[in-house]
Amino acid sequence: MCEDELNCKEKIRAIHDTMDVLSGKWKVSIIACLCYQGMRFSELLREVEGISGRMLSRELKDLEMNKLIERTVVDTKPVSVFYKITDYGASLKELTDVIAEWGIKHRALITEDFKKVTL
Amino acid sequence: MCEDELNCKEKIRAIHDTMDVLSGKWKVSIIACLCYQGMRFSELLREVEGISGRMLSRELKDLEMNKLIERTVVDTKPVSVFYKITDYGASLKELTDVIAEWGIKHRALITEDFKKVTL
DNA sequence: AAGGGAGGTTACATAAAGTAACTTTGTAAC
DNA sequence: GTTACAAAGTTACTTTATGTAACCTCCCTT
Repeated sequence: MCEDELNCKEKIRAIHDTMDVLSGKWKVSIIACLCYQGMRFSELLREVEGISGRMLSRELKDLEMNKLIERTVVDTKPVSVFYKITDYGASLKELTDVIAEWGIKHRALITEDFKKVTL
Repeated sequence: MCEDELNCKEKIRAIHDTMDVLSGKWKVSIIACLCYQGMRFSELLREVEGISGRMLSRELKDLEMNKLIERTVVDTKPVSVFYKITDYGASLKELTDVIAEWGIKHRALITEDFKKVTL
């Protein structure tokens, strides 16, 4: 089960399995966000910049179906809807960390190149 | 720069930065594959199961533009085209490993659940 | 009673991905 | 010498995903 034993095709299959669950532009961000803390629909809408209500609604449904997040209707007046990560969803935290780390390095590089070109 | 200092919005921005480079269903798989060894177009077509020539061609162009892979035309008869990972592209190996590892665990879980339901 | 926030849904438009057929260069088989 | 087939794509067309904007219901505040 050690990663080194994986051959190329097995690894690609495993990647597809993950990607099927995390398909689309937004799911990794939503998971990452809910790993910080559970929050409501409208809070997610503000936190995940650029997503529309329509897409957030769909992505949350998908994630819930895959048992990565939990949806709770809270009986306030008016009702609010609380989303939180499940234990299973939290197993994706390392994945979100690694993706975010690379993004930070990449942005640093791009910005540097940009300086080189424009200065 | 330590990951723990990242707040939610910063992390989500970093994730988007990575995802912009790795957008689409196939790029992570192609990178993972080329991390094993460089190979030709037709070999990739066989290795990355399910991808069409049209998509492979596009994805390879994108990856080349982002300097994650290198394309070399080899002067054989007839010519062959060799793709290999760059050093920069290889910095994504950890990311592909983490994604693949989760996929393996996920498949194991799904298969188990399936047994529970059908037995 | 008018306006606004929460949590969506619907209808419509555009962008991305998939399918299938076709191209060009060359090589091997009949 | 003419099918036939592989490599490395490209083109035209279809389907799916995503984005935009407007709308809905419920309740609360002014």
